[in-house]
Amino acid sequence: MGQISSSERMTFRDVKQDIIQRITNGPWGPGTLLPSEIDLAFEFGCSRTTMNRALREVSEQGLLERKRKAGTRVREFPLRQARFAMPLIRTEIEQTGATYRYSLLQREIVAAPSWLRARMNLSAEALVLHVVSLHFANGEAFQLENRWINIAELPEVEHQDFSKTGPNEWLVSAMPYSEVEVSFSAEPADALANTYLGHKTRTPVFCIERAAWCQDTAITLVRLSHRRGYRLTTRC
Amino acid sequence: MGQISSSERMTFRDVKQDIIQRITNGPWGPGTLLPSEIDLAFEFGCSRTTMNRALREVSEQGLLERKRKAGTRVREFPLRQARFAMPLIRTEIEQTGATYRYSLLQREIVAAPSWLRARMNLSAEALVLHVVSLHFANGEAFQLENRWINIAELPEVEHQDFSKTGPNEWLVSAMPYSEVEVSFSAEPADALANTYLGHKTRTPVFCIERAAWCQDTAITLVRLSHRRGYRLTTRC
DNA sequence: AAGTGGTCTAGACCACAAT
DNA sequence: TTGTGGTCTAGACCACTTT
Repeated sequence: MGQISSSERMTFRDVKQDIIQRITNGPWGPGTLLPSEIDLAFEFGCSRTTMNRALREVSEQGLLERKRKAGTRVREFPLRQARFAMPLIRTEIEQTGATYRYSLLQREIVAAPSWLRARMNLSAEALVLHVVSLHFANGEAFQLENRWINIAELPEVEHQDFSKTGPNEWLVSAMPYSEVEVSFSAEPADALANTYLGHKTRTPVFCIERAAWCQDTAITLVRLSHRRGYRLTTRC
Repeated sequence: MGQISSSERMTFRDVKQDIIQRITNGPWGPGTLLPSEIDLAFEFGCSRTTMNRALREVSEQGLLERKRKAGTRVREFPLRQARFAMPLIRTEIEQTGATYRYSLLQREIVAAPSWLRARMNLSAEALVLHVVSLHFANGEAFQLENRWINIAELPEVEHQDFSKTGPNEWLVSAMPYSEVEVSFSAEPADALANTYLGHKTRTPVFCIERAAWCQDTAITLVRLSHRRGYRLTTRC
């Protein structure tokens, strides 16, 4: 079956892998009710603690559904999920072997326009720091960063000129850290993207929008527009 | 500090939350070297096992970096990561309260064109089942599914006509399950998208491409084109 | 009421990496 | 060599849900 044949100890990784095998190639089809942790631990020759960890992780991976008393069941349809690492743009560019360069395009303190007030949940008189900058890979424009920062929440930001490094690198250390909301979408290139990314009008642009929230109001909202052909890829 | 004041037992969740607090608001700034698990367990009044789980999870969340002997350190820049759940399209639509409808547009067995052979790593004579279908939400086209299935790997697929339900629902149970590769991108609307999603030419389309691999060859490749305005959102 | 998973504990050994 | 995290164990109590 899947048990150890030698005297080697069974690790939770071995158990996990065996369980996944049984679910995907083996006898445990969709909907199957698994034996209890105790029985499985006995069968695998490991402790219940180890079996628990294996089952918990397979469950987090989306293949199993666990409920007290009801037991552990193979999901009818595995939960599919994708995880993306989103490093600092500088790291992302340098990891491809390219040279990174940063350039500040615009920096201004303005009253938040109404669409932004709605989006960030700001009061009517709120002031924001608006920063537009560009990230290059090997001298070519790679990502356009369009950012708004809530000055009321982060007053120190006024003293940052962002001429040498982007707001991102400063923010990660200055932000009280909180809930982050991310969304991906395909948008037509706007005026800024046309100008700085060299897009033609209405070229599809891959956009990442990220908002960091502290309680009810956003600290910062950023819209990242990418050059033509950009894709986010991951393996599961 | 962060200890329990009453006689209540400390759970790993409490410990975890306290640790996150110390990192984000508290004394443990970027780069800080934490005390060892044993010392922390003593301070928090819990076992080392509990402390280990708390630290492990905070570490998986991207805030800490752990190395044997070197200890546990607060990352200079927290690893940002986003997790997306990607349910079956039917589930996704029904969860918004809308009515789901499926429609088959095209089903044909063809020799794989060269770009597809390259993309799926197929041999020159490979046959694929090409299925195009449409998923509706409340009667409106929501997602166009353009799928190729490697017949050599999944011969039974020939007997499926996919007239009532999409290939996806059949595949999740028939596939030997394996590594999945997902990518997101923004693409100009192609002819199919124009026709069935009602896009104008060159409308930006949010595309998800997903390939399931078994060893070296792909079992299936699918390209999902979404209606205008679609966005993928998540919280961290 | 009873059975399942969720978690905590104390103790142990090991693997890795810094010294 | 040594200190750290990685993991296993046996036993225990508890929380949730189904019966």
